[in-house]
Amino acid sequence: MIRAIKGTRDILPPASAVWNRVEAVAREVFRTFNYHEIRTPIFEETSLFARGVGEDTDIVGKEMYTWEDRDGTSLTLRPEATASVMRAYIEHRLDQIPGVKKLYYIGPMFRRERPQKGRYRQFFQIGAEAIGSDSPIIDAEVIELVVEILKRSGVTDFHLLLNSVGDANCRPAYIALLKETLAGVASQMCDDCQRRAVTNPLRVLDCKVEADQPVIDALPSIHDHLDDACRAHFTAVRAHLDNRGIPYTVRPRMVRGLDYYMRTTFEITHGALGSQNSVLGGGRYDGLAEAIGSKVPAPGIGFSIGEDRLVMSVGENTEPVVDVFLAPLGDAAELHAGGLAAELRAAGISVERSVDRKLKRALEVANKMGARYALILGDNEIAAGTYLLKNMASGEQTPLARAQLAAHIQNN
RNA sequence: GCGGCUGUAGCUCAGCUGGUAGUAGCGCCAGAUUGUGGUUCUGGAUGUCAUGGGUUCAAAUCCCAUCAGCCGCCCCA
Repeated sequence: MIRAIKGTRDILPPASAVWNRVEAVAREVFRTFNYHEIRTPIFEETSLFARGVGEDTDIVGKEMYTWEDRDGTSLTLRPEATASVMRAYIEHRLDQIPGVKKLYYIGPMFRRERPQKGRYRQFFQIGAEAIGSDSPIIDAEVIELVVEILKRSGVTDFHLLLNSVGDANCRPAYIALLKETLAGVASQMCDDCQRRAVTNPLRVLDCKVEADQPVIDALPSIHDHLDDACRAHFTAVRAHLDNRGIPYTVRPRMVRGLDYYMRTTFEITHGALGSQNSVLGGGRYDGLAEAIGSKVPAPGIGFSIGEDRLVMSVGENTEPVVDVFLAPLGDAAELHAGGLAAELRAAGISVERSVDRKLKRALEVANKMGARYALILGDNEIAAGTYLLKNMASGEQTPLARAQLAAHIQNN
C-alpha cells in the first residue's frame, strides 16, 4: 500500500476547514496592514539558501532537500521563504517603488528533520516581510500585525518573547567575548554545552539543563554589549509596543537559528504545542540583501507562522454544515431538483442532493451530514408548487413556494 | 542524525505467563409495511493482528530488521 511519505500528511475535512479559516483571517489582517501577497517558486538555486540562511545553520547543513538538475544546477526545495522573497525583491527592483514594501506569503516549506508532533518535513508557513526601512516603527508594526493574526484566529494564552541580538557591528565582539568566557567555565557544564561552547556559543544560552543555569546567568548578556544604534533601536521598538499595549517578555537569552537575523528578534510560544512550542518566529535582517548579492541595501523585518502549529493552537473547529439537503422522490422530482439546486446555489446557499430514492434514507443522510434543512419534493409538492422545508434540528416542516425558499433559508 | 515508547476492524481498544482474533464500544450497511431523520430494537459486513524475516509442533503474543507515529535530544515554524 502506498502511503504519504514520512513527515508529510493529508489534511482532510473537517480539519481543512480550520486551515482555510486561519488563512482567511491572516489574509484579512494582512489587507488592513497593507500587505500584499507574493508567490515565489517552491524551489530555487541552492546557493540562495546557502548564502541567505547561512552556511553553518542546521537548515542548510543537514536539512535541505537538494538535488542536481539535468543541466548540473544544484536546486533546493525551499526550507523557508524569506530568502526567496528577498531574491524576488532584488530581481524585480522593488526598491524602485516608493515606500516600505510589505509582502506576505502562505505555502509549504521543506526540511528533512525527524518528524514529531508539530514538526513535519513538509510544513506550512504564513509569513510576511516588510522591506525597505530600518525604522523600529516597522518592527513594532510587524509584531502588532502577527499578534493580531493570532488573536483573530482565536488563539489565547500565547506569549511574546522579544530580544535584540545586535548587528554586524557589535555582535561579533559579543560572540568573541562569550566564547572567551565560556572557555573558562564550560568544563562545569553539560556535555552539550561543552560542545556548543566551541561550535555555537550562542546556543549555550538556550540550554535547559537545570544545573547549568547558574553558570549561564553569570555569562555576559548581549544587552550589555549592544552598540548605541542597536540599543536605541531596541528601546524604540519597546516604546512602540508599550504604547500599543502589547505585552511581551524580554529574553536576552533567546537565540534564533537563522544567520541573517540582527537587532530585533521575536518568537511567540503556546502551551498546547508540546516540545515544539514555538508557533512563530521572526526578526530583522538588514544584511540579507547584500548576503545574497544585492548591490543596494534592503533592510527588512519579517516573521513566519508555523501554520501547522497555529492550527493546533486554535483547537476545536466547528465544521460548516450543508444548508439544504434536497430529497426528491421520483423521476420527475429528480429532474426538477437539478434546477432548484442551481437556483439556491446561485443565491449562495450550499446544496446537496440525495442520490437515494427513499425519503427515509435521504433524511438519514441529511441528518448525518449535519444539514440545516431538508427539502422534500415529490409529485404532490411539484403539482402544488410548494415544497416542504424541514428544519432538521426542530423537525418542523414548512410549506414554501419556490420564490420564498432562498430568502427563508438565508434568514433562519 | 541520536535515544525511548508504540503499531490488533473506519475509529477507540481487549486479547493473562506463545495454541492460532473480540456478542466489545462508536461508526458503517440492511430491516422493524407503501413519502419522514435524530432515540430504540433486530440482523449484517469489515482484519494478509504495520511489513519482511527468524525461533517453535504452534506466534497477534518471543527475537531481528524495515516502515510509520508519538515522546525526548538536536533544531526550528
